[in-house]
Amino acid sequence: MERFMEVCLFLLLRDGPMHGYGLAEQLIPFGFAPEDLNVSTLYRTLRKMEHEGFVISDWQEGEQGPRKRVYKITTEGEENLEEWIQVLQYRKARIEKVLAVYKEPSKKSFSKVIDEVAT
Amino acid sequence: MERFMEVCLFLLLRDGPMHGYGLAEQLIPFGFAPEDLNVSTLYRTLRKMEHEGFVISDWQEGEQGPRKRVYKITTEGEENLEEWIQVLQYRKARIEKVLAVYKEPSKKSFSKVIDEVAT
DNA sequence: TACTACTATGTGCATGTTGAATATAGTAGT
DNA sequence: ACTACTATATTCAACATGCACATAGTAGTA
Repeated sequence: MERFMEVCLFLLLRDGPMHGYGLAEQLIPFGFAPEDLNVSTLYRTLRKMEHEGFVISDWQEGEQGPRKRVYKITTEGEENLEEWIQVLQYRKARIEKVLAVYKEPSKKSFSKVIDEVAT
Repeated sequence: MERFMEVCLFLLLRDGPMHGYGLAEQLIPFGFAPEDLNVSTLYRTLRKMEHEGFVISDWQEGEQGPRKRVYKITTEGEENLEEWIQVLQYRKARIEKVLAVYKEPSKKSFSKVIDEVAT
């Protein structure tokens, strides 16, 4: 699932600014339960997204606890999300193709089956 | 699409033995048109699959042209394919989750929209 | 004969993505 | 003091993939 988390982060940030730790919670319904979430990947991905101009961040201090880096999606980020959606639709189609062929009866020829039984 | 070609190869070999170059042609309907197929990855993957015991190979000579290494799926390989199908079903579900949320109307709160308009 | 195209299999190196472990630091409760 | 929770980030290693290149047989053709 190459860069799947990235798409989920774009999707979550589309609904409003959020900091990394908060995004971690919101990622759960996308298959990133705490035991399946690598927080290193999460923070690293957010930094990369900002470096590419798809999000911008600001430090939010004053609240209790450590300071939060709050990310906000940019126009370029929103465009990038739409490209990612196309990619996901293509991936889905390819997976469905495999699942469909898997469920088909085997196309193994009769002669090949005979060969197999003979061994 | 982490190791997607591997699953396609299992699926094709389920229908009978085949050599790498022949598998390349059969991969086309799975999104591996010649310009999208990396033959290095193809041959490398087949060698790895044999090393793991999921396929076995024999050299087929006598025909015209260079000799062919013909791969045949093993019982372990067939079992591995079934595990891969489970993985693909899970991947498909996660992708569908993202696509569904994407199509939902934005959950951005009214107050956040006001903030945005104010800037 | 030399050249080109197609068939056929592989290796070496570089890049990109991810996971595990670790570091740092603030706050709250016992 | 200690523990737990919140919060962000780096380093190193492993894994997957792409690109370039090497090798070799056969067939057609100029």
